Amino acid sequence: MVEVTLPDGTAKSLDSGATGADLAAAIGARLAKAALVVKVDGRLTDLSTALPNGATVEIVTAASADGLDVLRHSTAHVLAQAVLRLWPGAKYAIGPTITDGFYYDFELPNGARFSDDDLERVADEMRAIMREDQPFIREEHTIDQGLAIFAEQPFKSEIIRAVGTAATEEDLREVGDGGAVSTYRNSESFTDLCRGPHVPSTSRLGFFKLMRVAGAYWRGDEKRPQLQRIYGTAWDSKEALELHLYRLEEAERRDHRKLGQELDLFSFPTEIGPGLAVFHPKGGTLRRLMEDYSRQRHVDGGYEFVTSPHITKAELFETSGHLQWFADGMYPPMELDEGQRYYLKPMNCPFHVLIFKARQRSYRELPLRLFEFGSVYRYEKSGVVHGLTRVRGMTQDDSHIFCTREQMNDELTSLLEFVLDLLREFGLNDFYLELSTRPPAKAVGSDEEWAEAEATLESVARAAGLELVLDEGGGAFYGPKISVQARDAIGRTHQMSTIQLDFQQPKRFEATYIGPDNQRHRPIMIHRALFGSVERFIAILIEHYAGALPTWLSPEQVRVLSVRDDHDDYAFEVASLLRADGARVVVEPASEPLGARIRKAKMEKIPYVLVVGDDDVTSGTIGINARGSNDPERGVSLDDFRHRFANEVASHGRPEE
RNA sequence: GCCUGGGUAGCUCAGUCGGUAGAGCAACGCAUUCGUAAUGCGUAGGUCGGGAGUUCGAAUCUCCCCUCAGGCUCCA
Repeated sequence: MVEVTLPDGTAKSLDSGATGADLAAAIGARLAKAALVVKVDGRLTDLSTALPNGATVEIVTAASADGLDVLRHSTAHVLAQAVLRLWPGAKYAIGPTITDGFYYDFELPNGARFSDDDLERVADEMRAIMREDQPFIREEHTIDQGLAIFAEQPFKSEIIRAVGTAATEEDLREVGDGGAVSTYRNSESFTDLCRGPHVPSTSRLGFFKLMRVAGAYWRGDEKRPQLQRIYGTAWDSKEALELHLYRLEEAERRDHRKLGQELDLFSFPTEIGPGLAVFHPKGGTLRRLMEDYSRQRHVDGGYEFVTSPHITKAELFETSGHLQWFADGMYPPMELDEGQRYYLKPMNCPFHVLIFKARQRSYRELPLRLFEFGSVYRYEKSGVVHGLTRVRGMTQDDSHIFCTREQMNDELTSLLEFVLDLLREFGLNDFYLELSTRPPAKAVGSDEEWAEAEATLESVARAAGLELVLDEGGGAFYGPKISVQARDAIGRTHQMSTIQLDFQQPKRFEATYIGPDNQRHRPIMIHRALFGSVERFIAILIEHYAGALPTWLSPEQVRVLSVRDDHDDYAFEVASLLRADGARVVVEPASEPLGARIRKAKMEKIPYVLVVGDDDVTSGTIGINARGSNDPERGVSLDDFRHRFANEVASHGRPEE
């Protein structure tokens, strides 16, 4: 007999040798059917494993995150089996789960590659394997046996050889640790190296979709062979799968590139070049509004406004160290004046250091906060540019704060407050912080300096009271950083502002100030971009709001429509009164049917459509059709609307709220 | 940079076997004067991403380049 404890605390006695499957059956038929794996003392295990006496055991179904993860991992195995059936001689590498799904990497014989059409064939083969109801049979081997089993499989062999020596997190996921390797056999012809656990049989799978093929470097190293990767998603029901696909479509509808086109905000003319955007009048208005607001807040926050040129001699970036680390990411230099090399600037900071150094500085001037909307150019690799979020030319709302070591903590604390407050004004409310520490390979500065900088940032971040995530080794070469991450309306997270602490640039540029002791001292420099880049921030706002921007940011806030053309004069009158209040208003006279003009305005996501007809002309009122509302208001007094509108603009609200 | 798939009118897309290009929307013109998501008719609009090649003939087949999308690598 074995006795186990269930999660609710009840004890259950079973025959000795009883498995997770037996336990599930003893609890109930429905559970037995839904069971995928068991959690024994917190460790996920196959249903077929005998339960140890005295264990705490939880039956895991697809209703839990663990269960779904197992389901996806098992589906990845089926994918591998299908590919090996269709491409005899294919080599298979790793097939982990990822958010909402899984992938598997392969090397096909004779350099063959997957095409999109192959996905359907592979999926059909997978369904066949699922119909065959193949069991997942766990087997354990010594390392030598493992190497023998996978003698023909170089990627598997490499993973096995790494066991106990240089195994990565990913390897362990595949094989487990402890000097032995485990495999899962589905049939005589297919065995995969895997730590498990797995669902009992392939028949338990089925609600999946292969999404796309992609190239992926073996072990993520671009110097190693590029494998063929297939991405898939898998769920426990048809409904869950369809809901997931629907969510993907929803995200597509919010895509800022699509909305930017539809709303006539910006474009990327091919004549200009990849990753280089032009903003159209409406997008330009949006930018102006954002920048104006930001400028005002910076004035209030005690910042000094500076500007710097777009190009500079190489020497500046040699001194800063950027050329040493990031020459690949910079546009190549132009040679001028007998071999003098000039670069487009990828960063604003060295310029701001030079402004600091332009004259002798006193401790009385610190903290000195320099701010600039600085345009920078970075030569991003051709495959990485992406809409407005990854561009080759962008404008950073960049500032550099020079302060003393003693001021550092307070300055960072108020800075973080400043940043979060401003982001909230743009409608982002759900934040967490990420602390990026010293990068392992490229970093300058002493261990002590890094330790102090990291400790300072960490204490400031903790004091902010937000969730804090560690990003080990993610810092810049000159210092660690805190980044503010924001969750958008559909739950995606975006890296927003970064705050970086830098002891190195002041040293490299030999920046000093005179302290109260009449001695020279080295200032600390804090780098900080709030929007990150204006372009990227616009992209995030567009996606967050699905194009329906808050009224204060809408390029066109109000459109006035006359019912008949003899109401046009009144429409223009209403518009000019609203304009006098500072509103951005367009009148569309009655040349088309009212319904058509309403529709057009709605599709342009204009916050307020005002309709004026006979009744309004006689009584000085308007009809209001607010964005997001299904029932238009009639006979509203113009003054009422002006107040309502002014309040909404001032509070940065939206008509939907 | 690498892998896969795209690029046809301003936008979204169709175009069979290689035979010289089409729709809807938008634009423009005329008519229509209308109370809350598409009024009707008409006109104009294309070196089919660019270049080379094969062919009597190329949007269509081949090669090179540009560019976009999804990944990988990278992101000061």
